[in-house]
Amino acid sequence: MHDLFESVYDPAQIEEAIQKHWVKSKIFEAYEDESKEKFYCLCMFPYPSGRLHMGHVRNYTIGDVIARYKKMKGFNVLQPMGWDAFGLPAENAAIENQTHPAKWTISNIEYMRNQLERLGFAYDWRRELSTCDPSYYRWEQWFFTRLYEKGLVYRKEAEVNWDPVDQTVLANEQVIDGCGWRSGVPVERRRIPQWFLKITDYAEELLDGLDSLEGWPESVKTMQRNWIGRSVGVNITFTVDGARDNLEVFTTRPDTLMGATYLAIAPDHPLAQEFAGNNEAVRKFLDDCRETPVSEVDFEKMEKKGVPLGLSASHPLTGDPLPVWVANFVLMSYGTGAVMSVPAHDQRDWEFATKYGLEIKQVIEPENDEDIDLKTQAITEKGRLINSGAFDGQRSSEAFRAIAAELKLRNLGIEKVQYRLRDWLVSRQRYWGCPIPVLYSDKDDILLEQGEKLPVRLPEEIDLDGVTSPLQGSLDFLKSVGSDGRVLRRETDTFDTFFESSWYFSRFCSYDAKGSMVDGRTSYWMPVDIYIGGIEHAVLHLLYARFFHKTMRDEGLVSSNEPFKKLLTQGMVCKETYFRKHGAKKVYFNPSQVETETDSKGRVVSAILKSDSNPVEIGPVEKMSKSKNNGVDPEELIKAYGADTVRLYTMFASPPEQSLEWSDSAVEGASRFLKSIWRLVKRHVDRGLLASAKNNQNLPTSLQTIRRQIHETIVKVSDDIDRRYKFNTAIAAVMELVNNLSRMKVEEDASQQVRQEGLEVTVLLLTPITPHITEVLWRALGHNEDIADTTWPSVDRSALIKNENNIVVQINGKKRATIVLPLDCKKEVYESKAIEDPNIQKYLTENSIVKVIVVPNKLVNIVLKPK
RNA sequence: GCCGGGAUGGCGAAAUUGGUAGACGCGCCAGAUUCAAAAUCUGGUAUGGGAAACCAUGUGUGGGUUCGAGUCCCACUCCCGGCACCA
Repeated sequence: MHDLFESVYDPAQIEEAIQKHWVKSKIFEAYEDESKEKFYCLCMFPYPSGRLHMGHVRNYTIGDVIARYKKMKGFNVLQPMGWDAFGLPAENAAIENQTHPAKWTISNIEYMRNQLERLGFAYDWRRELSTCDPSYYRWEQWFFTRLYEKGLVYRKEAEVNWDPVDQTVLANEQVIDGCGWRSGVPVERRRIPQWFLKITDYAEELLDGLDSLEGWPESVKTMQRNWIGRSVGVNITFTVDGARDNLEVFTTRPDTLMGATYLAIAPDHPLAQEFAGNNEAVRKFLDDCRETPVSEVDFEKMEKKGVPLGLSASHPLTGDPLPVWVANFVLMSYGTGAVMSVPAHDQRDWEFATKYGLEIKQVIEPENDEDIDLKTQAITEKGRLINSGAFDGQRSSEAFRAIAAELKLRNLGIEKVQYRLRDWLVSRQRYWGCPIPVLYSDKDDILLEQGEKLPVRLPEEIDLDGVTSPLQGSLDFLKSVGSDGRVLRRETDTFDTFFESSWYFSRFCSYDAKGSMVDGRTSYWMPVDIYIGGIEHAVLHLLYARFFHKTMRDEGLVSSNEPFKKLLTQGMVCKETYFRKHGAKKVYFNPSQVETETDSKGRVVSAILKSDSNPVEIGPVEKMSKSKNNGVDPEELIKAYGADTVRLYTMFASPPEQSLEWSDSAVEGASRFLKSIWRLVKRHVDRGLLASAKNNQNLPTSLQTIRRQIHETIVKVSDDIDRRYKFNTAIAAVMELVNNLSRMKVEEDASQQVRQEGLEVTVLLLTPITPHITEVLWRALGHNEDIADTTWPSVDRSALIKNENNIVVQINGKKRATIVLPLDCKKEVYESKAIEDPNIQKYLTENSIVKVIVVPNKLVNIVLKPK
């Protein structure tokens, strides 16, 4: 590999040779080793959509930098990669391109694996897995049967978006403005029986567990807490005249019970269904409600409407009659599907009551005597009770308990903890997913496939038309015969793809286990030490994965309580957009086809399309996407600059959690930096190699200063990679070091030795980020071992010692001078030296100083009397 | 609508615990090198004023706390992510 160090840096050549070397030396294969501390570094696996995009490159480079760093720090590192291979796009692509989802997916995987290899990621490829492989999904089918036996799985009717023309179920994504994306007609809600996992049984633990996740961003934990949505309240029973059953409502504000003026129930509440028959207006209302798509956004944005059901309930404490309404904003899936409405103290109830002329009765007055006009809004804050009979004068918190106790005494209410979290609906009416291993008899008895019968494989011969599920059309798949000779019908729904992504990280550890879902190796590697992926997964994927992991723990399959110790969420990759308007429609042009003109300060003033030289409009910077045609193809960049430059640029452009704005010229800059290091090492080596400096003995001050910079850079870069995950500032620090090393005058051996040390440190610090070029430079600097296998440089503490500091002198908080002082001097010295400074003197008049604030080794602030 | 996040030069960004705003890079300007260009090297570059020293202003908007605020508090604007069938 020494022969790769030629006079000109040629990334294509060296990267290929070094990648081959890594494969041959099996350097990234991970084995369990109890004598070493393990580190499991994982990035969210990709959906094989066809080609790698910049978001992937960024995600996987972040992971690779951390994995390689940890390896150099002596950890036993596992970094695997696989494919989240089931999903809707494969079915769409299959219809569009007249191919099979499996074929399309597998060829995408082949292509994208090559692209990943070309980027030089340190994966243990032996562990590669694909979720559409029966040897993978058989275990989730098996696990589903285990959960069924434990009572954590059930079948229940649930609503789906139904396209009445195509006669098919639509994903939320396929509903555009309330209409089917192909048919264009309004979708309907339809109830069909589906499978659920009882995630709500784990709600408490999922909530409490967040407190132990110290390595997770607070924002993600807050989102999960809000999603789980624990609230404490009371289930109150109202009797309804003429109805079979009592009406139960859940409320978090029993203190406002005396202000309830009506009840509202969900359109699909049994009581509404029961009484709709003899009421034309109610029937029509329920029909209208079926036209809102099932997504929460549509639900929240719709106009709040209702109709009186014509029934009267009686207040549990006063016996007063309360009208029962059906309202479209009440959710059947939360609480009991019915609410008591207190318009004086709930804003939504207030709006509803105002709209329909219902009574508004105030029962709480604010404690701080705030003047809120009930004619304009509700009083939602807690306070003191009024108009509440025996409860008058109590505070909300006291009244909560008193009223709950009174209801309990009358057997009309019980305290209850309610979660917003709903059970996980895992059924999908699609082909390209893992078959749910269930059979039904002609009487709809449920039988689960077991043992030898698993996996239930997806049939390969299918007919995809985008309308009916191909599984329903496949007679061989549908029909089965039970052990007793009964003819059975197979479940045609497949699992939600979040099912596969909820446990793949455990399977990576036991990737080749034949007889079980996972084995003891998983206990060695789990939990994942750092998990890196998009912020868009903050709730769903990350909550399902935590839940699934806990169910696996309770089955004795894994030993940790949480799957991901640390979470790093990365931002999006963005790029400017260019377009022309054709009427209302915008036609976007890829930035590579556009030429911009700048003014004398480099400001972009106009843009033209290269092909016709006519102007195009400049749009905002947006997430790279097909629809905005602003994607940059990683493959072309790698061809032009090499993987190291692409890796360096994506790490340098912005910190991982922020969005990254792509700039082609800044990529050029990254490439320039690597070339300049190459040249510097060349120049250095040509002078003749000497052993690197080891300490400050016999070195002149100028070289001691350089050694201090070298070791300060090690401190800075280690902290940035290990603790802060700020690779951009780590790179900036290395750039500064390289700038200093290339400017230093090397005449005698001592400085050549210091520069040798500096260059070795530079190359080591850059290795996690640009591992190919550093492998070559490491050998050029006189080493024979692989740099990827070398240890991270250690800090010479004695080189860091400083004798003086620059101290800022402020007047009234504004910087007016800097002075140089020895370390840790007395407060009086700071004061007198600051006041002596000529720049400060001119601001001072007799007795003008009020006080002086000294921040040791940093700053002096002189506070003057106001004039 | 609800939940979470963001806003700093021409641009990407830095400022880690309330203590020098703009490190590092891109772009731009000037110079060196060159027959010329590319590449490379050197210097400059927040805005306004000034020959300079320096002065004033400046971190989305409006208020506040503090000796001192990009950082903390209150109110708002715009942008982004998620909202349970995209992954």
